[in-house]
Amino acid sequence: MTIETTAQTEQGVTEITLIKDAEKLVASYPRVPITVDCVIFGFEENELKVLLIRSDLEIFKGEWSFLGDFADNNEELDDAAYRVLRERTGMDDVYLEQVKTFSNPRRHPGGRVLTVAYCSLLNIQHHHLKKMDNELHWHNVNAIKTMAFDHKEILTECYKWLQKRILEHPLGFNLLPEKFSLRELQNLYEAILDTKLDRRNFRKKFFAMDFLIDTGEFEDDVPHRPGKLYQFNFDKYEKTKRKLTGIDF
Amino acid sequence: MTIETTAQTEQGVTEITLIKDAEKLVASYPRVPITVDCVIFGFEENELKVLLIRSDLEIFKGEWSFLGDFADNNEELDDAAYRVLRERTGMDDVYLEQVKTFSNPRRHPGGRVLTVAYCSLLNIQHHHLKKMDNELHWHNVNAIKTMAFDHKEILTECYKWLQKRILEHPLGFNLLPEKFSLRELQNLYEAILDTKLDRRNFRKKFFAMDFLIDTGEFEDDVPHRPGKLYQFNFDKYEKTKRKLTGIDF
DNA sequence: GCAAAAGTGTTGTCCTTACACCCATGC
DNA sequence: GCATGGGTGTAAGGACAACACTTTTGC
Repeated sequence: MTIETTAQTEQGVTEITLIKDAEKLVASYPRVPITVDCVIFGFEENELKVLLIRSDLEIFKGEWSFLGDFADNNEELDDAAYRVLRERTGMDDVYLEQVKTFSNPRRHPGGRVLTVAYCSLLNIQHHHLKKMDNELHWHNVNAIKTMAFDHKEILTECYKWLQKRILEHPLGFNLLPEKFSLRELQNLYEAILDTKLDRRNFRKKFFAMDFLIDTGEFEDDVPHRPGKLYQFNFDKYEKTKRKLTGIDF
Repeated sequence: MTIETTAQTEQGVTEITLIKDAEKLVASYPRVPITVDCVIFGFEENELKVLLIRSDLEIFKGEWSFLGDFADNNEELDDAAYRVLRERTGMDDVYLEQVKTFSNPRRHPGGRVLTVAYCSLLNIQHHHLKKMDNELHWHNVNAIKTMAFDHKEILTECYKWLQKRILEHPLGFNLLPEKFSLRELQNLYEAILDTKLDRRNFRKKFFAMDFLIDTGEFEDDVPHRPGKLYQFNFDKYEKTKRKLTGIDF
């Protein structure tokens, strides 16, 4: 070992009594129920949506909550989040990322339950909900005033995460159809960032990045000049994505 | 409620059986021991350090690990992290932020234990370790090759977090003495980002931000021309910090 | 006086922003 | 032909990167 230490090793060193039985140690720890909650964002009709179900707890009657479930024994939390998504929506192959763990001991009326929030983004058009148990539905993010548990707080955190993330990472493309117009792309950014962007500069920016493939196709069924349809070049992005740079606070 | 839904409410709605006894529900969930691990970064002798102790598990004899402990009953995890820091180092009033939850079921040899990593940064000079149980010491981050549990992976994640965070947030000032020279500040950034920066541009950048207070004092005991000492204007920063802007991936 | 680091400005390039007009389509 | 949004260029200002010499101090 070449580990360097900066304090004196001569003093203050007490003999460590090594623990032989790790299982016994772990058995002595308090245990807590763990759940995962999936905060699934979608985009439709120029609005950012999130997928919710009615809470099935009587105390939260009528309130909405995220898709969630407890983590099984020996189940990694990432796996649990994917499982919940699959079981509740029938969807697979979506982006999913751990955002934050919520541990307020009074967040669940049934006693202490820790939850880990996962964010996911998916294309509403390409994922028709196969199951609608508990009134599973897309809700306009901006219209949500109250939720069951501490889910409103979780939503706020996840929404902030999304706003930040989409500026650094092209997550937005997961929310759009495979082929999309630049107007749709801009609407998506405007909806998520809750702002207006200059159309010309937005186009310049994205063309300069050079991750858009011109399909040669055009929009259809629009009551005005149809826009060109593009695809996102995921491969090229993966190869050339760059590190954040610049001190900026 | 003005919540808008985008799918049909007429079909697919099954009657929900509401759960009356939330406590009984929670009691049926599997339970998992939870720990917090404190990844405490410091800066000394132009090197980024991290605070480690010897693992007290025999199976990890000789390996290093973070300061950690299980979360008490009804203890919020943030509080647990602060508690661990206080109990093990006697330190208080430091920055602490939740980074990520690690849930590999085999990460602990005594069975499944979930851990939540918290990052903290502190000034080695101003926090002399009052307790040195288990050979508590500062280690050069770059020299650490192996660790107990999955702590090397946790370190990697937290180091990446730190690199990203310090570009957006002036965390670095927590690692420096109250009064510091621009050279020390630059050394800190170079150590954390593992890169070389142009001295003139670095100075320009920080002066332009206008968060530095000129103390009028100078370095002492240096074998060359002494540099001016500055303080960081935390108040001004808090008032004027701005949002991230610009699509950039 | 020499070594070592502090301190300082300019220039070119690139990115960002602001802004206005013509074009293609459906009706 | 008119309403609607698609598509385009330019100029000014600001940020960033590259770069070299003089100053101050300890020894």
